[in-house]
Amino acid sequence: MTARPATRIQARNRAAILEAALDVFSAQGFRGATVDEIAAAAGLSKPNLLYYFPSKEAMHDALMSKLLDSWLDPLRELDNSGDPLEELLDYVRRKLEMSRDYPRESRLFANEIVQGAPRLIEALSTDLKALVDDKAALIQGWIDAGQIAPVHPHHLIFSIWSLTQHYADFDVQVRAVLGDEDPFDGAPEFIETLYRRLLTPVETG
Amino acid sequence: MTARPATRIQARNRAAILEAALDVFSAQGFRGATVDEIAAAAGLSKPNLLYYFPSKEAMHDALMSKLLDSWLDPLRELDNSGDPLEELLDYVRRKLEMSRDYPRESRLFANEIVQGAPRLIEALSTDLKALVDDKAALIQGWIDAGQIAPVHPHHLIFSIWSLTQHYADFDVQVRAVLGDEDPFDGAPEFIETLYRRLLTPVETG
DNA sequence: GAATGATTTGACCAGATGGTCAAAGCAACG
DNA sequence: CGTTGCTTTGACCATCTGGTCAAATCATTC
Repeated sequence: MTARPATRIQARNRAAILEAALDVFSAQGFRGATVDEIAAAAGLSKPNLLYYFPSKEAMHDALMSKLLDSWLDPLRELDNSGDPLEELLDYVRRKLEMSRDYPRESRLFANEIVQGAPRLIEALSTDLKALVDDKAALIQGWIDAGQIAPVHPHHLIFSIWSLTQHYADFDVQVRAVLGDEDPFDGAPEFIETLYRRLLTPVETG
Repeated sequence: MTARPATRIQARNRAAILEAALDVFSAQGFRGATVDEIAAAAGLSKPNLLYYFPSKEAMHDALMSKLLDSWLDPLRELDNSGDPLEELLDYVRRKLEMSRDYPRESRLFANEIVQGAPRLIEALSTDLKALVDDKAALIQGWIDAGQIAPVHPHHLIFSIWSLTQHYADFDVQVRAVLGDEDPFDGAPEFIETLYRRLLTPVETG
C-alpha cells in the first residue's frame, strides 16, 4: 500500500517529518499547525518537506492512519484468555500506560474528535464500531455468565477511554489542579479500584 | 467590570455575536475559526462585528470568562447539606446534564485544554485549583468519617469530569460506535451505578 | 570523474485572514 | 425636521500560509 521509502535519506526524513508533525499537530490541531512550523521542527526547509509529503493534509493523513491502528491495539487484545475482570483490568492498564507514554498521540486523536472528526468519521463508524461491537458482545457474554457485574458494555468501554485518556488530553488541567503531585502516582490505583468495585459480581442471595 | 451594553441594539448584537462565536469556536477551535464565519453566523458584516468586539481574541476571551464560571458552578454546589453519596451523585448528574444540554460549551473548553490552555492556564492553577482543593478536603472528610469508601479525592473529581464530559467532547465518536442508540439513554444509569458501587462504604468486619 | 538521478533551496505566487477606515445610513431627541 | 451620536458597510491593506518551480547541490554508479 504505502510507498516504501526508496533510500536511507527518505526513511530518515520521512520519520523526522512525522515526528515533527506529531509534535505540532497534537499541540495546535490541524488548522493551528503551520507547514513552516513542522518544517522547522523537522530541521528541513518548507519546500524540502513538501518534497516528501505533497501537502499538509498528507502528513496529517499519514499520522492518522498510523494512529487509529495503534489506538485500537489495546482493545484488540481484550479476549477470552483469562479471568474476565483481570482481562478488563489489563485493558485499562494498557490504555493508561498509553496515556502516560504517548500523550501526543492521544491529544492528536482528541483534537480530531472534538472538532467533529472530519477526517476520521468514516473509520469510526466502520472499523471502530465493528471492533467495539465485537468486544461488547464478549463482555456481555461475561455478564450473562455472571463473571462480572451487569453493566452496559458500550458505556463500560467509553468509560475506560475517557478515564484513561483524560490524563493525556487534559494533562495541563490535571497538573494545574494537582500542583506538584504526579497524576500517574494516584491514577492507576484509583482507576483499578474503580473497576474492581464496579465489576466484581455481587453475591446472589 | 464589563462595560454594560448601552443600548438595546448593543445588547442584541453582542448576544448574537457570542452565540455565533460559541458555535464556531467550539466546532473549529480558536485558530480554525474565522471572523468572517462568525460574522456570517451572527448575521452581521465583518466590520460590524469588529465594531462590537475589537478582535477575534476579544470574542474568545469573553466566551472563556463566562465559561469557566458556569463550568465550575456544579462543583460549587457540592457541600455538606445531605448524604455524602447522594451529594456526589447529584454533582455527577448535574455534570452529565451539562454535557447533554451544553455540549458546545464543553467542547469549547476541551479545545482549549487539549491545546495546552494558553488562554486559561492562569485561572486553572489559581481559581480552579483552590475550588477543587476545597472540595477534595470535604470529600476526604466524608472518607475519614466512613461515609463513603476511601478513594483519592482529586482523582475522584477528575473521573467525574472525564466520564461526563466525554459524552459532549467525544460525541461523534460515541455516536459512531452506538449507531442509532442515544448515548444519553444508557449513560446516566451506567455512571450512577459506577459511582454507587465505587463509593458505597464496605461493611467493616 | 562524468553522468544520472535524488535531494535541497531561494524566490515566488495566489488565496485566506485579521483588521482598518472613511463615509454612509439610521435612530432619537430637541 | 435637523442635529447628534450610534450603527453599518464597501473598499482596502498587511500579513500569513499552503503550495510551486526552476535551478542548484549532492550521492551514487559506472
